[in-house]
Amino acid sequence: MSDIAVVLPDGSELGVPEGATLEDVAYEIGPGLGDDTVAGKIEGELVDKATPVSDGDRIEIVTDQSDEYLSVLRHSAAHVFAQALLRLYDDAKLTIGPWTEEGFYYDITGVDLDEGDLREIEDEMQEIVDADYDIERVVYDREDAVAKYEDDNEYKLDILGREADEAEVSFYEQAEFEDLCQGPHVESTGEIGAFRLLNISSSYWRGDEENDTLTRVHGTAFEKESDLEEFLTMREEAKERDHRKLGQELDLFSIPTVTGPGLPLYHPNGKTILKELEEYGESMNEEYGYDYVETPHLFRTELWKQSGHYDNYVDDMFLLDVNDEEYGLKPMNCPGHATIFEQNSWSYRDLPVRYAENGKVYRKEQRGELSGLSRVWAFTIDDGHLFVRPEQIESEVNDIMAMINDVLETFDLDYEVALATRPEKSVGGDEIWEKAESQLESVLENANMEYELEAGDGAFYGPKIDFAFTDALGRKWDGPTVQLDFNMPERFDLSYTGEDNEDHRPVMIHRALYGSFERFFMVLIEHYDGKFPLWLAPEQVRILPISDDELGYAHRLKNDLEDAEFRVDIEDRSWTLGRKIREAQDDRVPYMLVVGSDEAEAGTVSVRDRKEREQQDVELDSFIDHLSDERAEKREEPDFLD
RNA sequence: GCCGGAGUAGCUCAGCCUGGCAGAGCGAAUCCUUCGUAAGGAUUAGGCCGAGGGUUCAAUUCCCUCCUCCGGCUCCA
Repeated sequence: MSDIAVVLPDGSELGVPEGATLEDVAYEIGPGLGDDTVAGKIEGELVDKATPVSDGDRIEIVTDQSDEYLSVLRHSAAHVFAQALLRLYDDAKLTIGPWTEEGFYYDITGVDLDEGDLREIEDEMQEIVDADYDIERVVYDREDAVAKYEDDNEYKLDILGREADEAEVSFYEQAEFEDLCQGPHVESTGEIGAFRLLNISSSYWRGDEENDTLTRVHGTAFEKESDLEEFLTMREEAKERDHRKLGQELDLFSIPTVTGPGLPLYHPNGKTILKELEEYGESMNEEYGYDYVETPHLFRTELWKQSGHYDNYVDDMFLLDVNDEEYGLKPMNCPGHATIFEQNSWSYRDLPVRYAENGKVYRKEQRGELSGLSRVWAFTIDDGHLFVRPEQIESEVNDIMAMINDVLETFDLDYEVALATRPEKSVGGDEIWEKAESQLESVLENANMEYELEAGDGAFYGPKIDFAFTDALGRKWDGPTVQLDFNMPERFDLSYTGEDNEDHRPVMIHRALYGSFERFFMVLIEHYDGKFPLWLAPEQVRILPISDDELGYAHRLKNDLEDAEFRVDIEDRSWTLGRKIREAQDDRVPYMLVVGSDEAEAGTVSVRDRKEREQQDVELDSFIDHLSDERAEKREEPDFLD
């Protein structure tokens, strides 16, 4: 007597009685599965196994073998933390404690914790885990739940007033501890194999700075100790690779206090890498028919009023008063480029017109956001603006996507694509927006690209396709972008003469391959751990003479390498060879050439790479030939000694 | 911008709680050593103790304000 049906992950339907829970469904599939059920998913959302299913729901059963099990376990770890906290601190008050991608956090208040306290709480948590308390879901009437919190926890009451607004609400209980919670949770505290409290920071109730400040304790948990160890090692690795640390060690850039916040200085090593990135972008722009233009950093605010930036962006702009007139540092390059376009009259035959500029822009980000090169006040966009006829949109966007694909492949970065649509604050009419959004959508469809929809994430002047890539540590970053813009051409009254001898409005496409050089550089530093591919390495070869007797030979080698346009230095300090190698290794120089009396006599070099491999009696010519190929092909690792 | 933590030599950090001559390691300079695949030795220099104000006989140390950085929140390329 099945009266409803649910859809299983394989697409098949299963009939179950009305009112059946996920656990019932699992038992229906098989008793073994029923016994193993920890939680479930309804329409992709992780919920408790006691949740009733509705007709037509797409459901999934979560067991301790599922990927989602870890989230459930971490959610329970958050409860164990809360229980330990309440045991140790009478005044502690709980708010919310969800799982996250990396672990869990619990926002609390009424206590003042420092790192040392975390170790104590961990000890108490361990006792709770060792005691292996059963975790039970208990359903209360709403009034009873309200009564529990009425006296002392306005946050839980707020939750009861908003999200948990049904007649019955669920609590999870373990020993003396109970917490209003939707779940799901594991069955007993003993299932939490390994956990660690990571840091203390702060947050606001419901993420709103108008609300109370809460203390947020981050932690993580795993089934096995070894998984925790691996996680902590990765965290250490990320810390070791921090671009702010490497930037200093490798002498790439600095952001001294005296120059102001978020205003980085690039040292010769850093600029060398940026220059290679610029040249690579330029070669690509050349290939795809872009013309370089250049615009100043400062414009009358008249321009920003015309473009709409003044209305939409003025809070983030640096404004200055010059002879009683208001000027603004440019937050974007597009108005300048649109103005250049405006200076000529154009035929339909001239389009597409493609302008490129590595343009420095200035955005007054919130002070607390600034961080190394990842968030700065001054950054450079490898900007491109295309002025195209409407029927050229698709092929131009396709070309740009091909360029972006090339760039990301060069750095061995996988990526995902998202379509970002009209934001709340925007310029232009509904019709224009709908047209732009559907055009981008059809370009993606026609190119057979998989993409996600990011509603409301577009630029204020048009929708965009964003490319999010993943670095070597598995972290996701925003980078390249293509934006379709029917608005800026209106605002600047841009036109071209068509075949029909009438004026027509061009469409503007904004695009960036790297996004910002600063952010992309930062990601590369961490992605490569400072071990840049040969083509990017600030110092590509270091010559290590064994004694001063070989200095003359070393200089001849250096000249030959420099003739082939390599960046070469000689280590001429009076150090032992071991010391010279150590320093070169620390500086992550791809290749070291060790030269002693043997090499000087034979006219050869001894090659060592930063992967700690070596080979003697190498002819310089064959080394240079190899390096030239390695550089030209932008290969990732030194491979002469492969 | 908001909450919390921190700013001492070029770098990493000790000293601060309990006020009384500013410390170490690394790096740098000089000298010795001329070395065969991840740290040779000695000597010397180097400081507005983030900035300003206050308390005190005396402030790197205690108090206040500001600046900058770090971890988060919110925002974003």
